[in-house]
Amino acid sequence: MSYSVKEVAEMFRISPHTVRYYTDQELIPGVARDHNGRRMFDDAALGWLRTIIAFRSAGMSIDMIRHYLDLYNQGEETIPARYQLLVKQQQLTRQKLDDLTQQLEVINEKVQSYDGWIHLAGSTQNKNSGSDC
Amino acid sequence: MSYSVKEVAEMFRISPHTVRYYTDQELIPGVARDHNGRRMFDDAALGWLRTIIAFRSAGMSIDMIRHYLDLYNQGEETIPARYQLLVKQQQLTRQKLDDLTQQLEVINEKVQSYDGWIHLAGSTQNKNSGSDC
DNA sequence: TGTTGACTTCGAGTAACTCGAATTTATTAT
DNA sequence: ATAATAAATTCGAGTTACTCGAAGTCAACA
Repeated sequence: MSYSVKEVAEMFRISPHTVRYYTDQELIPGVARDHNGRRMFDDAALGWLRTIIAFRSAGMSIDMIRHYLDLYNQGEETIPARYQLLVKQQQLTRQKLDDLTQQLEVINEKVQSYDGWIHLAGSTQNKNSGSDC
Repeated sequence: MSYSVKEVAEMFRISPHTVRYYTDQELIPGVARDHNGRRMFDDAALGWLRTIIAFRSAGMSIDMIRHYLDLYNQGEETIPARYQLLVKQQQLTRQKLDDLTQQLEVINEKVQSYDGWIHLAGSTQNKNSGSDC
């Protein structure tokens, strides 16, 4: 059995545009066309798409995914290289997480400063000495 | 005293290109030009730039920052609106943090699966039944 | 026969930079 | 005085991963 762009898009809850984009980027091996040029996805293609979506949601770039596919196609001797690639992505994601944690603190402070400002309006207290916007 | 693009860029460890970009986007009020058209940043401009960088690092979009500046320029009666804007950004950032935490787990699992694969090579054990790339 | 509806390709738009080229200007060295 | 260097300017294009819309093709149904 094979599936159309729309079916696949609904299956994975992504837009048909994105599905076409991934095939155009050659991220999904084995997507055939019917006699009208329409994309046909088989189960193997669905498996790859699932992986690609997982990788993307893990923050991996399209380029990195392409690289991973290249390695995969070169056989088992690239397993260590693929492992390295994943570890690298792991580090990148951890870094992002740390950054975002700090960012949340910055904004938390801002909000708190407004909290104080609003609830103590008219009071003489004013911790920030002027330059805080 | 006033500072050049390069000085400001070094002060905040961002590229001169980015500094010019922010002024072009009118994010920094009160950046004057000298008789040769060069940007001159005073202390107030530095204060704004510090705020802008904090907001950006908090994940706020340029558009949202522009909106915040507009509100600021309209005076104290916009304090509640500014507060709302910050709370909204706070929520957005929390959401991002949650997403990223999940993403990290996805990739952690992948790495672990490779870990097992590498260290148990040749063993009969194989948890994943084929379709895992 | 006509009208959906889904498919196709192609080209442009988005955000927030990032880069490079061409040009102008001020400072310094010879 | 002149030439080289460094930093500034503007402008336009490139980046990433989509996202959107237009124009055209095709099969199925009323």
